[in-house]
Amino acid sequence: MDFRCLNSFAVLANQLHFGRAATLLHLSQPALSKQIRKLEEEIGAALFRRDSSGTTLTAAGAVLARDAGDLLARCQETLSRARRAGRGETGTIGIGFGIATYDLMPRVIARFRALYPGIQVSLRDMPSVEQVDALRARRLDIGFVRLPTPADMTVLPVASERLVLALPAAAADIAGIGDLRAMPLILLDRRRTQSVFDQVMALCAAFHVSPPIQQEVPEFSTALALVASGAGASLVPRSAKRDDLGIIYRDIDHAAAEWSVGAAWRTGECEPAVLNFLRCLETELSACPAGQRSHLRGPRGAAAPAGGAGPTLRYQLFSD
Amino acid sequence: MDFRCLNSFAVLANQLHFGRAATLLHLSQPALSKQIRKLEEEIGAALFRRDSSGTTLTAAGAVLARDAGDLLARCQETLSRARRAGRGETGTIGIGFGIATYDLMPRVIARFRALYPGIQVSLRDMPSVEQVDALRARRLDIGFVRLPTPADMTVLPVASERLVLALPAAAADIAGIGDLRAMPLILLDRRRTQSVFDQVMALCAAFHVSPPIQQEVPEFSTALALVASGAGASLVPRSAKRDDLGIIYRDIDHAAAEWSVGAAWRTGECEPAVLNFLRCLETELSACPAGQRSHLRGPRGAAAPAGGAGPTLRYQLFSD
DNA sequence: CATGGCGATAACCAAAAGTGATCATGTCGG
DNA sequence: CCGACATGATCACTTTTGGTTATCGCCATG
Repeated sequence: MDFRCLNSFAVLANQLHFGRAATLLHLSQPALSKQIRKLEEEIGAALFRRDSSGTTLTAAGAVLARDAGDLLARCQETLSRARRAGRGETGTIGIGFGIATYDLMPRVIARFRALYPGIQVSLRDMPSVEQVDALRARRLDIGFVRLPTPADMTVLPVASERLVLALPAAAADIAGIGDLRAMPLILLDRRRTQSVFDQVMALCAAFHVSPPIQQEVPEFSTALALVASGAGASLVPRSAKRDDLGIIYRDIDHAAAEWSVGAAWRTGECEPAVLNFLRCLETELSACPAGQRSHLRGPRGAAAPAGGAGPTLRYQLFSD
Repeated sequence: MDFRCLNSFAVLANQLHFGRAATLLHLSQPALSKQIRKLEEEIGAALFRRDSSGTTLTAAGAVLARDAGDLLARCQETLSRARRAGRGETGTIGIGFGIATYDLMPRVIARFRALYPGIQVSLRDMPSVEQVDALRARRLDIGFVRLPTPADMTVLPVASERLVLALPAAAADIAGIGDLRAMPLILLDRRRTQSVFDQVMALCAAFHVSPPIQQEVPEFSTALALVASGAGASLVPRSAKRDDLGIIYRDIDHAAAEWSVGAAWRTGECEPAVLNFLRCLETELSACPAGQRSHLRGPRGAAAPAGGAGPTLRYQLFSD
């Protein structure tokens, strides 16, 4: 059964006049006659009585007319629901975030929620590596992860700042990582932030030192408290610095001493809801003047278009 | 939106495999691809993700898949309801009956109700002339009326019997209508049985008498009671005769002294429910041996096919 | 590196649906 | 009573659609 025919039938059932109904349907009268005839054949009974005195519904026609409106309405409803979902106005979006949540992310999510109230935002706290797995398995759509990311993800760098060396007041003689020697390093929980751990290890190796890992803590503030207590040194992003603990900070003269976070998604993503979110993120980023963010220098040359994936996203935003 | 495409979509959404789904749908894989593509264009978004790793639903596809099954089911329901109505298995049938209800009619209706429990039978008691009007206005579908009927009705004679002259015991000298002279005639209520009244008048005119109308009564039994009391004569069908009142009955030697009843319907009727009823009536009539019914001699040459109206009804049943 | 599975694409063909012209019939006004 | 009009059916024809087979490109796998 064709919905077109059914609609024509409904109009004709209202008009009870082939000519008028055909005009309303932007159709010629023979075409409408044919459609109705087809429907009648499908049902196996006449739907209209074509008398000299006019066109009237038969009993079967009346039954169908009663149902047709409802059916057509449901059809439209189904269609428009699918369309809304297709425009990314309804649905669910899974967003992951790691330990380092910058203020940008909540702002973006608030903006997205306001713009697309029909999308259920599912926020999940998980380490970068897990996020990448979850993205691959479609348990997540967007991940706020530490950079760099594997090649099958496209990434939009969101923030980046230098790592600084935090030293107890008693260790003022240490000028940089190269001087750490036996000074224990207090780092974040390895299971949660494998990539930071690896990065720090690589950094130490670059300076030809391999300090012992003293403790793995859940947050930077805890690490700094331990540093203040003299338990060891730590590497923290510049923004985590606290001036009230008597800690000594040293800049690190090495390109890899960069703490970068980006939004990652499956390369080639085409779920409209996800694209909408990215658009949202993009505008939020451009609304936030670059000067207020840490300078961006993405490890993998910042966000490349990655095979022209997102059709409408302009990655050039970050060329400044 | 095409129902066909939607169904293909539903199957593909289950199978998640174009080739298999196409086989199930008895069409080739490119055809299915085309159908899905058409649907996707209509919705304005991809419904499936065609990865190297397989075919999966997009968010929009999942939304549509959830609704599609329901919509298709409703569509089938609507269709089959219309089909049932088209076969005359559901709906309403209006049946009229006059003062002369023969036992055949209840039997036919009982049979019809048993055979088509989905049809609501609306029985209405009304005089023949009103029945004919109601039939024309479609307020009635079948009328059990006195014959003859107007030309735009087709009729199936159901019963016919001779009228007899009923005389008070004191009027034994009257041999027939021609002798009535001033003897009052007790007839049925004219408003209810105009045609009988007219017939009797015509009969009197044929015998060159015009007896006064003494009383118009609601039923034959009342008329006979009045005859027995000596109030006048009456004309009643032979079956209405009562032997316990001392009434004298005289046969009437005239062709028009016939009391005929038939089922009438609009010539050219094509409502399946009505045709089903007529079929029912037909079988009931043939089940009842002709001998048990009064001999048929319909005033208008019995039931003529009347323009080949009822396609499957065999009017020849009454050719005996 | 050849192979096989899977969906897209191309070329082609048949069926369907649309169109304008015309017909048949019944109504109505003169 | 007759011609004009209205209405839906029918016809001949064109365009569109949907379907088929053959083939391609891609990727995973042995």
